[in-house]
Formats: sequence, C-alpha cells, structure tokens
Amino acid sequence: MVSRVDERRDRLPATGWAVLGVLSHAEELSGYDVKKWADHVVAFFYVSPALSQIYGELRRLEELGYVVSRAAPQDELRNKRLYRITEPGREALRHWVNHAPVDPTVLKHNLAMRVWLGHLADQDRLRDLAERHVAETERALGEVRTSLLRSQDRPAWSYPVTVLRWCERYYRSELALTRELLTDLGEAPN
Amino acid sequence: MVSRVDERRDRLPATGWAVLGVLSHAEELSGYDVKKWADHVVAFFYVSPALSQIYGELRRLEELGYVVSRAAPQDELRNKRLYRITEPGREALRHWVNHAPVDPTVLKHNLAMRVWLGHLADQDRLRDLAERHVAETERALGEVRTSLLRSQDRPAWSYPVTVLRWCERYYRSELALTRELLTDLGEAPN
DNA sequence: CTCGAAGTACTACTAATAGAAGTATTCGAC
DNA sequence: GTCGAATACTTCTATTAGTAGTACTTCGAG
Repeated sequence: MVSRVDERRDRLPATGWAVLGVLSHAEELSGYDVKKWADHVVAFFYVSPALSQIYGELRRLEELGYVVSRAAPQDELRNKRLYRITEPGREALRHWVNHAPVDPTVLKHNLAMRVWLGHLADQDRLRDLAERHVAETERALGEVRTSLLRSQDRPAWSYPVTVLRWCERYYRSELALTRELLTDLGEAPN
Repeated sequence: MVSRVDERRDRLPATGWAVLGVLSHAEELSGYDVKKWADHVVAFFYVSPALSQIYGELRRLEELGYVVSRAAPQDELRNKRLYRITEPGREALRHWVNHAPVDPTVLKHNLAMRVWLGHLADQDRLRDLAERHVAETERALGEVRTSLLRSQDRPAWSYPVTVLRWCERYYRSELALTRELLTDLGEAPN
C-alpha cells in the first residue's frame, strides 16, 4: 500500500527541485532569500519562479520532509521563517539529479514568434524588435559574466561555474543568432 | 467607458496570439488542426500548447470577434468546428506583432539545472544526461531541416522560412554548446 | 475479417504559475 | 524630520497550462 505522500515522491515539478537545489547550496534561507538566489543564478538557465510559488514549494517540501523550518522572529511585529534542507531532502534531490529523465527544454521565444508572423508586420518594426532583443541579451550576458567573475575562484563552486560558462556561451550564441536573423531580415532601413 | 471585453483587448497570453497566428497562415482549421500546426512548426521556437488550451483560446478569440466558427458535421455522430480568422482578428494580430513589447524569452533548461546540481551527481550519469540531450537535439534539428526543405521554395512562406533558418542555427548551436559542456565535464569515463 | 494501434475531436479536472495586495523597515534625498 | 523609494516577507486569488478521459474512425497486420 502506497500512501498519498509516497505517490508524490519524486514527482515534484522542476520548480520544486530548483528550490530544493538552491537550499542544497546554502545553509539556511528564507523564501525571500531563495528568490534572490533564483534571480541571480538559476534565472540564466531556468526561469525564476515567482515568490508565491517558492513559498508554496517550500511548504510542500516541508510536508515531504525534504526541508525543515524554524520561525526566526526579528522583533514583535516581523517574523520570518528559515528553511534548511534535510538529509532525506538531499537524498531525494540526488536521486532526481541522477535518475530522472531529462525533460525537454522549454523555449518560448517571443521574437521568433513575431518574425514568424512577419507577413503581418512592418519590416522596420521587426528589425527594431530584433535590436531590442540584442540589447536585452547583451544585458543578460553582462550579468552572467559578472556572476562568473564572482564565483570562478571558489573550488567548491565548480559545477555552478561550469553552468555559468555554458550560460555565457549560450547568450553569446543567442546574440550571434539574432544578428544573423537581422541580416536575413534585410539590411538596415536607413 | 470601457467594456470588459475592451479591457482584455490586446492582453491575450502569447498562446492566444500563437493560435491566432496559426489561423492567419491558413484558411479554416479545427482545434485539432491548430494543434498539429503548432506541433510541427511553432513548437521549434515556442512550446506547443495543449489541446485543451487551444480549444479555450479559440473560444476566447471568438468572443473577442477575432475568429468565427462554423459547425462542420461529418456525419450524425461526429461534429467538428472549424475556425477562421476575421479582419478584426488580423488587425489585432498585426497590432500585437508590431507594437507589443518583446517579452523576455522563457527558457527552462533541464540539463543545465542538473549540471548546476552536479555536486550531488555522479560524473558518469551527468555525462549520460548530456549525451541524451545531444541525441534529442539532433532529432529536433532533423525535424527542422525536413520542415525547411518542405517550405523553402514557396515564396509566400518567406517569414516562416526565415524563422526555420533561425531554428536550424539555434539547434546547431545547442548541439555545439552541449558538446563543449561535455568537454568541461571531463573526458569520457571509459 | 477482426483486433489493436494510431488518428480525430473534444471536455473535465487538476496542477502550476503569475500577479496583486498587504505590511513593516530601512535608506537616502530634500 | 519626513516623504518616497527600495527592500524584506508573506499570502490570496486569478489565470494558464497540462493530464486524463470519452468516443468514434480509419488503417494495417495477421
């Protein structure tokens, strides 16, 4: 006989594993802290979940025994809750990392969709959208590089650094791709 | 005074525009047909929505007057509904393509996340996951190329072809990126 | 000629995600 | 010193996405 909780074991959404993964890299964090980590690191390769989602996942993770929490009152009025990964949590995460099927990459590329609909668009507008995308990608690339600089000397961070390097290449090719697209869209209108 | 419908104008989720976009490329389609299009073309750059979502969007689009439908009974028992884009629908779509802000690319890269959690993983398993990702990407690349071959001669398809070319380059660099990642992860274990 | 698998068409239910709102605190400019 | 903006922390609600199910059909293998 399998309990309801058992049925859900290892069937967390990727977001849940991401939250647990953040916790596996740190000591003890509040939901808010997890969000900051997610924004600054995970977001480069996996969209950062909303705060409300993170709180929800933390509650679920606690129910499963993968994390424990304690109230950390700052003063009479404010009250935060700090979460910490447990050994079963670490074990479940390890199992997921090693054995879960690689589920397909989710890509929602707004610019590509707009170009796909180019028969309805203005040539110049399309080029303009692409240029904005270039700017945005350059910004992301800059952030990745900053992050890389900050973490590359710490030996304990070897895997995160490997991923950051991957991210750097990813955003660099995104840039190249968009520039080639711009060429395909025709030379500059002015 | 602004009606409820007006408020929602131009505030469709991207999926809604994608459905309308498919319809803008065709004459008259059932929800099921839209799904097939989405799976075979849109999916390369924008995750294909579930059927249930498509049916929902079609109903909403009809409420907004962006599409019209007619029942097309095939026999006594079966009954399908065919949708067609209207002029206001085409206009709204044109407006969205030209003027909506480019919203940020959504990327959920499962492999990158697993590598990020590499401190918990088995070196060999990680390489194995990466190799599976390579295989998957090769498959996708093959599909893109097939699709490209099928559509490249038709002049009317110039924008879709531009996007397919972009997709080809995208999956090619995804492949290169994963191979470099594999190198970073260390040479083959055997 | 029939049985199973794949294809067509659609709906109902459930899970995941985004967004808005609420409350308190600190920091910096005027 | 106070006003507004940014930061810390959390919950609630509404939307969006995904799963599973029904039901009937066509096609191909044996």
